This record gives sequence, structure tokens and C-alpha cells, in this order.
Amino acid sequence: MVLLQNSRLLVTSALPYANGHIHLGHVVEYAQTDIWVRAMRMKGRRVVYVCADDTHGTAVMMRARQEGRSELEIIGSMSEAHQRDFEALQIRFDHYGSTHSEENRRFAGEIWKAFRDAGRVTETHVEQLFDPIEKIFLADRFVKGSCPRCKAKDQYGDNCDKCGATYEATELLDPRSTLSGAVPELATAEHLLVSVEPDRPWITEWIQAEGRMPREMANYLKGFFLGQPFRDWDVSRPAPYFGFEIPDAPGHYFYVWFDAPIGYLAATSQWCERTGEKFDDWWRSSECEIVHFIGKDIVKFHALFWPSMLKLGGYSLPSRVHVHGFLTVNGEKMSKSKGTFVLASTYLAHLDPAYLRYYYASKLGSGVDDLDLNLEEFIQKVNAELVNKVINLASRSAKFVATTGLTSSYPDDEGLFARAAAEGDEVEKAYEAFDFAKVTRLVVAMADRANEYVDRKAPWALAKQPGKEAEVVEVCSVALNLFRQLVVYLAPILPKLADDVAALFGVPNDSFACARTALVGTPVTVYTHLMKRVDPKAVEAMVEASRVETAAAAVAPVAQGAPSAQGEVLDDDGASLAADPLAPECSIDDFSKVDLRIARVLSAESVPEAKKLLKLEVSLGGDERRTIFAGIKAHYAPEQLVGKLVVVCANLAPRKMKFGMSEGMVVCAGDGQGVFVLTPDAGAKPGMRVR
RNA sequence: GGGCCCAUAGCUCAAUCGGUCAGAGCCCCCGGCUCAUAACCGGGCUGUUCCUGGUUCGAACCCAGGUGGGCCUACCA
Repeated sequence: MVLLQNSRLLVTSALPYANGHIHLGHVVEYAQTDIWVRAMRMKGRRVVYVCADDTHGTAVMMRARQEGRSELEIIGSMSEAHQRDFEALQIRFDHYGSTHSEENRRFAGEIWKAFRDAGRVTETHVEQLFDPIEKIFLADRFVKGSCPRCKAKDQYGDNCDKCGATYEATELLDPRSTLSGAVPELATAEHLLVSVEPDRPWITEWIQAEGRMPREMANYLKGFFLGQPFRDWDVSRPAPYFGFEIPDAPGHYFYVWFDAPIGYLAATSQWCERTGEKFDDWWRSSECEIVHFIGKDIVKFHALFWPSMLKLGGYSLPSRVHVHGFLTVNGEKMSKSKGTFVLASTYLAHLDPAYLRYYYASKLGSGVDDLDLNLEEFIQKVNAELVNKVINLASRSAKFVATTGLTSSYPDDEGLFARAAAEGDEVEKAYEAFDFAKVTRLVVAMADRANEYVDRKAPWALAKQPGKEAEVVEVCSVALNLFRQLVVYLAPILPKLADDVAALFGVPNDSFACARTALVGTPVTVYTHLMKRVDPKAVEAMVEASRVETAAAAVAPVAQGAPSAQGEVLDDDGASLAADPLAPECSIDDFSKVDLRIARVLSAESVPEAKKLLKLEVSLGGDERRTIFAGIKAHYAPEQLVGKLVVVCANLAPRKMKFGMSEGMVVCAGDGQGVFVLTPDAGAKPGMRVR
């Protein structure tokens, strides 16, 4: 570990993008960072934790146009929503800013000037497609057309997902703007690039320093980027663009990824302004170490470009770039149709944030592995470990000392308290090493020992024997002290519980040192449940609510590459329509050529060798049956479909596929991300025509 | 096709330098208890540590090859 023991710490989480709400995938990162920050504070370190909304770029601009609102309105309301979610999740920043701030403009300008002064800015002309209606240059993701190689329709401007060809957007056949549907024109745009190649030698070394980042990430960067010259980085976008105009290049704007990480600087600066701290003490001081928490998708920006920017600007480099994996739910990617794409606000409407914080912590090691939220395990683990073992200690002992309080001197407890106190070092080390799973393992083991002790001493039996009153109080004083010790160790993960327990005894739990000394003579207030068991029905309700919410929701036109940009738009904002414009008008005769029928799914099986295909057997009524291969494996389990009525195109020319003949097509709605099979209302029968 | 990571009981995972490390929790079964949020305690149960070969006095841990996953990326390492 590169971290020094006594320096101050500046900690960041990646900036959530202003185009979508916080969901459970985001929470992995913010909860993890928050836990680490709290743990470092409880060790006595000075820590500042900053974050901000990432606001710039085409996605926000287009959303503003579609909704007829200004960008400022959109980023304003999204920032509020984000902060509300974080607050409810007990994720506490010292400062939460926005990349759309004067400070950020200033820092971006300064770093830009540093590139200029170093002679590292070059210009280039890029032939790019231009939307004559929206008056905007089209990024690859905003153009669709036919693949120049295999002629597959509806492909984005960078590569073909049918044949895998890569090409320039300008090579697409029949290109269309996904924004307006217009035929794009070829236009020349001037772009500004910065060179990062001069930094490659020292970045190569910097990345591989012990503890800089998880080993597999360092290997990945080394193998993938560092072995060859860095290409110049295109950091400008032509107007119109929602962002900062480049000071010495009118008409050019900073690309969102240029000013996004600079948001870390700006947020710190705002915090300094507010608190009277000196900025240079945090970003230009050997006494301060910087720790970034990021997802593995954005490691390139944080480990290659960002150090280069910092160095040129004269700022400190990060001591640690802590990289985590993605969230899966029940073993697979979050799925809207399965209701496992859960927004933070939806979770919070049904469940206590403490459960999620605990569960995530119990699964977080120091590596980059994806974290699976298995909902069954979530219920079982939280109930068994947290409520049944830890909380139970207080629950089973508190009432015996309600009138007496804790003993005035700490009784003999067979060394249990001392042992757990000694293990505090291990707990602290595990926190520091980001191994929160180990923390929970240690704590659960301590709780087991404590429960075993209470069981052996059986205070409930003693209470029935006259003259043993003092002994009862002793046993329960031990139990409560052991309990509080656990709560102190868990405090970074469960700050609310720590506060509640502090109130129970009237003694704070704000430092790991609190776990070293037993409480004596302390009065105990009336005990009420500190945490309820997870109700499986609430989990079900949350999944159901997510299914409903997202089924009704439109999808963001593009998932933009900003920090942790896993966000989605969740209302009927026309984004889907914009992303996939209406086809040219057709006649009723044209339409009649397509014979759509209701069909019943008789069987469905996944094609093991195929990535995307399910093999369906459908009935059109009577003996008319069809075998259809549908590319919906990623979105539907075979058993979800069996027995369902669906709409199929019955007169589609049969198509020979690798796995057999497909004799029709199941009609689905989709936008490239979600896929939704259409089903008729009750009463429809197989064979009915759809007009 | 290339790169990286991973592979331990039904499930989720542990196991400082290769040396009682083959473990914990959950699940399941049996027993106890009744203070506690149908919670707690005790006992039992399952493993050729993916396979094959090698190094070593000794390997889950090191090396080679293979198989199977995950992620990234693509005619380029």
C-alpha cells in the first residue's frame, strides 16, 4: 500500500452523469467510498470526500432539446435528485459540486493553457457527418445506417454488430441522424488534440507502483496501452455543444471527458472556499494523498489522461486509484424486464439503506471482481448476520439492565472483550485495504462468541433465582459491551446504527478507539428495535416496482462515456423516438403485405451455442406450427415465454440460420438496450390476424 | 483472433512466507433453550481444493499444458 500513515486524505468517487438517476450499480461505488472514508476518519485521519455531478456533453444537450427545457434546468433538477438519493443512503460528501461551475471553467482553462504552453496542442480537420436540421456534428452513436460490408441495416456509425466490421461513420450506407432522422451531410470540423505521448514513460512506471491500483488493472493498462505510442487525444467538440468554450479557440468546446475529472479539483476548491481551507494543502502538498474510487470502465481516463493533466497543471498525482467491478443482480446484468434494474429511490421506498450497505460491504474485497446482488442471499445474509447475531445481542440483554444500567466496573468476561479489542487492529487493516468482506467476517465471528457466552451464562435463568440479580446485570453488561464493540467496528458501514447505539448509552461511537475500553456505570435508555429483519415481501415489491417503472420508461438515447455513466432516463421524454426516427411513409397496401398473427409459445429453449438466440416453437392455431429463432436470450428466460401469446410475422421469408431454419419473427419493442415482447390483451386467440 | 483475471463443500466465500489449511457462514438433518425480531446454543452432513504432468522432504498455494467461466479489445499488440 502506498498510503502513508499520517497524511491527510482527499477522496473522490466518480462523478455521476446528469442524464440519469442513481441506481444500485452506482451505489456500489459510493457506498464503498463512503465506508472507506468513514473508516479512515475513525482511525483518526483527516479526510475530505468530494464529488460532483458530471453535466456536459451531447446527451444532456439533446435531452434538453427534446424536453424543451434548458440544460441548466435539467442538470439542476438531476443534481437535486442525486443528492437526495445520496443523503438517504447515508453517503455523506464534504462537498458535492457540479462540473458546470465557474471553478471548473477556471481549472479547465488553466490545464488547457498548460498544454498550450507545453506546445502539446495540435489541430486537425475531421470530416464528420453533420445534421442539417439539428445543426450539429454527429458523434458515431448518433448516426445509423447500413453496414458498408455486410449491408446489415440499422447499424451505428462506428461498427456493425452483425458482422463486426469497423468503419468510419462517413462510410455508412443510407446514413440517418438518430436525432432528427435527417440525411446527414459531410462537413469538415476543426478539432483540437492534446498529446499525451510525452508522458508515457513516467505514467508506465507510475501505474505499476505497488498498491497504485488493483494488479489486474495495472496489467491491463500495461498490456493494452502502454506498449505503444499514445494517440493524441481529441479534447474539443465543435459548437453547438453543452460545455465550456475553449478560451483561446472560439467555437470550440471542451469535450465532456476533459472537464469531468477536473470536477474533482473544482469541488475541492468550492469546499475550501466554504470552509476557509487552502486549496494547495489538498492538491499541491506532499502531506496530502489523493484516492480515487472508480469503476473499471473508466480506468483509462483516470490512469492515463488524468495523471498527464494533473502533472502538467502542477497538481499532485493520486496515490491510489481504487477500481471496482460492476454490479450484477441474481447473477446477470441488471435487467429492466426482470425488474432488477433498481433505482436508488425505488430501493429506498421499500428497504432500509443499512441492509444494502451491509450486504455490499460483506461482498467487497479489494479486487475488481463484479459484485453480485443475489436477492435471496441479500435477505438471508442481512437477517442472519446482522439482525440475528449482532443486533440480537442488544435485544436479548438490554431489558435486564434497564433499571440498573451497566455495572460500575467491568466484570470478568473470560477475556472476550479484550480479545475483540485486540482484533480491532485487524479490522482497521481490513478497512484500509478495502477488504470490507473481511471486516464483516471478523465481526460475525465476534458476535458468535458473544452469543455463545450469553447462552452459557443464561441470564434469563439467573433472573429467576433470588439473590442472583447482580450476576444478571454482570452478564448483560458484558453482552452489551461486546455488542457496542461490534457496532463500533461496523460504524463505517452502518453509521445510523452507530448513532442509535450512541444514543442508547449516551456515549459516542466515533472512533475505533471506542472499541478498546468497556463502558461502566453507564445508564441504558429504553431499548427499542435497532433494526428490523428484511421482509422478503418488500424485496419482491421493490422488484415489481422496478419492473413497472422501467417498463413505462423511455431509455436514454445514448449512454455517454462520462464517469460512472450508467444512468438512464426514466420518463416518456421521446428519447426512444429520437434515437430511432420514423421510417418513410408507407401505403396501406405496403402494410397489408406484412401478415402479423397471434401465436402461442409452445416451447422455448435457449440455444447453447448462440449468444443471443432462443429457439421457440409457436402455434398459429390448429396444426400450424413454426420454429422461430428470436434474439432475446439476454432479456427473457425460456420459461418466461412458454404459454404466452405473442405477435409473430407469419409470412416472413424463412431464414436459414446457423442453428436451423427460422420460420417467422416474434414482434418485439426495443431500442438496442431493452427488448420487450408484445402480447395481446386477454381474449385473443392463436391465428388471429393483427392489423 | 488477442490481452487480462478467475476456477476451493449445494450456495457465498476464507486459508499471512509453499509446511495440521482443507475451513467459516448459509442451506439441510438431529438435539437443547425460551432472554431475544420463528431469534440463540450444541452436534451432524457434503470436498480427487477444475483436469493432466512437473518442481519440492512437503502444493489449494510455484511451473507447463489443457478444460471451463468472466471482462476488455479487435485483423492490431
